[in-house]
Amino acid sequence: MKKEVKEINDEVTGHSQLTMQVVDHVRALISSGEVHPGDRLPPERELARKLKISRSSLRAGIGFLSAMGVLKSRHGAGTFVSSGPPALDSSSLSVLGALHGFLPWQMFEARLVLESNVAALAAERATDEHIAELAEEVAEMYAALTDPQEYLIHDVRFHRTIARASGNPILGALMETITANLYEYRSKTVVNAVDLKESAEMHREIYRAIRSHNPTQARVTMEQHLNLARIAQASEAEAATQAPKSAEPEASTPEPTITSS
Amino acid sequence: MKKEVKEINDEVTGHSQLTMQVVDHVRALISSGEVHPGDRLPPERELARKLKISRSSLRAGIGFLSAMGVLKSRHGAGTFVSSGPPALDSSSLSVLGALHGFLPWQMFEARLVLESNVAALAAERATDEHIAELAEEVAEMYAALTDPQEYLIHDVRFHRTIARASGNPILGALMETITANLYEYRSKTVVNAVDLKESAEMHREIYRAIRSHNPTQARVTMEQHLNLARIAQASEAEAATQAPKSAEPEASTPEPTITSS
DNA sequence: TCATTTCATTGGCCAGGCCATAAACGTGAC
DNA sequence: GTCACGTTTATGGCCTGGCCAATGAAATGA
Repeated sequence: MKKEVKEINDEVTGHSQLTMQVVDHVRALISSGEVHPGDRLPPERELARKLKISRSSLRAGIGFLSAMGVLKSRHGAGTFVSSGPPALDSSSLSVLGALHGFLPWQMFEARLVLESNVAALAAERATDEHIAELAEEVAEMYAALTDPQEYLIHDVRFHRTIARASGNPILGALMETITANLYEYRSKTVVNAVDLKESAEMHREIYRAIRSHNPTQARVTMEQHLNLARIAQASEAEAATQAPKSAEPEASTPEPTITSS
Repeated sequence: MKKEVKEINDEVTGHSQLTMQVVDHVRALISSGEVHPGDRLPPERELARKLKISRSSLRAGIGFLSAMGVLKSRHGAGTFVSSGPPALDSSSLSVLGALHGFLPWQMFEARLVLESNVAALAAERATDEHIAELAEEVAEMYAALTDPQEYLIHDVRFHRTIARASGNPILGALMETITANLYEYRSKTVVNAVDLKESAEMHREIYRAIRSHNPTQARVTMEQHLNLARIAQASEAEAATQAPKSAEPEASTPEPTITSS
């Protein structure tokens, strides 16, 4: 019966010492302000010397950090600190989902829960600056109704601004993690103008709810928006599978990937 | 202006091909049922030969997977597939938090949002088996009022069962990721019997709400429970800092760690 | 002025080895 | 027989040293 104690306690950190040493060092570099998001880290060989460890061990630590989206290495150029909002690596949930069989509707439900609550928090805490940013993005969305690519940019920034306005970067990071997969898919998909118009209207309503600091309305409106988006995306995906671009039947897709719907 | 397109699109997977090859192979191993959660993977040297890659590259892939909690290597024993509920590695949020400055109250708020919504979903979808499990855990919690360690076990299992009953493993995984840090801290902390009694009462109320399939009540009761837990834990932490075990002032703790409160 | 080539820098990957740990095995005492 | 204790073996952690490939800037030429 005491096995259960171990069953819970064995889920602590784990990981080797050297790897965590690298993590701590990078964390110190960032916390101390020596490097900022977007900056390049010192070369691997140099960092390895400074930490008195081999390059392979250093690479293990870098791999760990890049696995969770903190670092990003570019062959021949260097290793960089990720910019943008905090988020776990997009492939984290993707891999976890593949292993545990996450379904598309579960993705949407999770997103719905997170975004609607974040919207409610944003309605409570948004500053005038946040509200101004939201207004800006809504305006740009209306101006980009004929350019899906451009529209998507402002769509993403609108939701990210709400996440920032919520004052809780943790919920923002979780949101970012879930939606990261969807963005990638949407960026390859064309959306017709009618849907965009409707989408812009919804965003404007969300903006209004937040501007008037009405959490309940912000939550409800966000839920409506996401539900509409889900329906639109589902019908698109259906149309896409009925007329794929190239020959590549892959009948019945035995292993459903998250991003594939 | 087109820089923004790149700004969003550069957040795609990334990662080297070899690493992803390892990820795919392990995923295939699990999906095909060749290995199950808890099983041991083939030795690194053997797997490296089978994949026609060097052992260091294989280790990069294993590091990636263990960074997100899918695998877990034990020196001298082997590499194992993680058992238990799906969850990102507990250190993910910890590191992210250290880098972006997550605050304790934000952790609790995120947990509150996730758990209350999960409880509501569980009230809608719980099967009789789930409800029976919950009743079991509540009973064991009452039986362990004088044994905080044992109590914690059933506390954790109660919440995990709710997560399973919610029918959404994604929300469950996010919940696990956030609470993982708190568990570790709580397992080292003694709780007085009065708090445990109160806690058990709350759990019973949550159980009743779920049993009667009342989502609203389940959500509200869960929120109350977590708020009480937060207050109790905060006062404990305060008492602990006023009378630390050994001499180790570390005044003002310049870098607040998530698990430290 | 601009395109092209060259070259140093840097991350990706490999080969082979040694050490530390854990588990299985054998050995002997009782 | 069985239990305790060394021994051997499998396995992950880490290192050295190297070569290749991509990148970007400097040198070069039109």
